[in-house]
Amino acid sequence: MDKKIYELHAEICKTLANSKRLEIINALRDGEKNVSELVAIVNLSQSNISQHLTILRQKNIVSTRRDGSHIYYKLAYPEMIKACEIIRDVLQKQLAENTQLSKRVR
Amino acid sequence: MDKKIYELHAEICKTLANSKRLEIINALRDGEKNVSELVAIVNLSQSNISQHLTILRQKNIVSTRRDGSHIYYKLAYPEMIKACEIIRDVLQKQLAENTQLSKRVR
DNA sequence: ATATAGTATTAGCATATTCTAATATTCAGA
DNA sequence: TCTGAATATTAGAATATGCTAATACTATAT
Repeated sequence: MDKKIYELHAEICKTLANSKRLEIINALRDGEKNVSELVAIVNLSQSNISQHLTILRQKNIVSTRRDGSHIYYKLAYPEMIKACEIIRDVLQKQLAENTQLSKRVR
Repeated sequence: MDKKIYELHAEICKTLANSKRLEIINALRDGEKNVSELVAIVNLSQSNISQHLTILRQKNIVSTRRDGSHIYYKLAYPEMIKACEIIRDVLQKQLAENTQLSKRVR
């Protein structure tokens, strides 16, 4: 069933479809970080960051390692960064051509 | 404001975060197709396909051209396919390693 | 054993998304 | 100008998502 692949693919995209989670992913570009560090970088409550991290871990976008009372998160598949970069490039092109930002931003 | 970029990026991912829209995008890989053709490929009502196409057009993922009473859709940025492929590759890796599909599928 | 820092979980409201059903619009040909 | 095929739009119910507030868990140090 090919449909299943599209659904799993959509699940991954859904996981990426949140600006805070994208910030987290970007913060993990060049190596692991613990929750406190991420809270400091992304401007969200500890609770909410933790929720986002749980989602990212469940979808196997990040993986974790415990060090004492700190838990370090890292990208499970660093090549995901490349996918993000392509989308960013498209975004830059869109913005450059644009013309009417308003529609996309809604 | 860097935040804005993350939000726009998330908007694009949100647009990609639907299995039907991914099917549509995939159907447009090697060239434009009109709505009827897409209805035949993706298994959805005409109305619903049209709604998805509207979303894809609003987010500037596809562009359109009219030919008589037919409207042809194509990818506005074909490099988007590359981003999809990377995500698919990651998905394949996840499935290969997996271990427990259940969590991701939920 | 207790306190504290670090992290996770839960409940619940507010908002967003998806699909179906019904209807509207647009174009080409008779 | 009427008809039918192609496409778009709307409304509304069902479901999903994100955030806050409150609370719980876990490891370390005292």
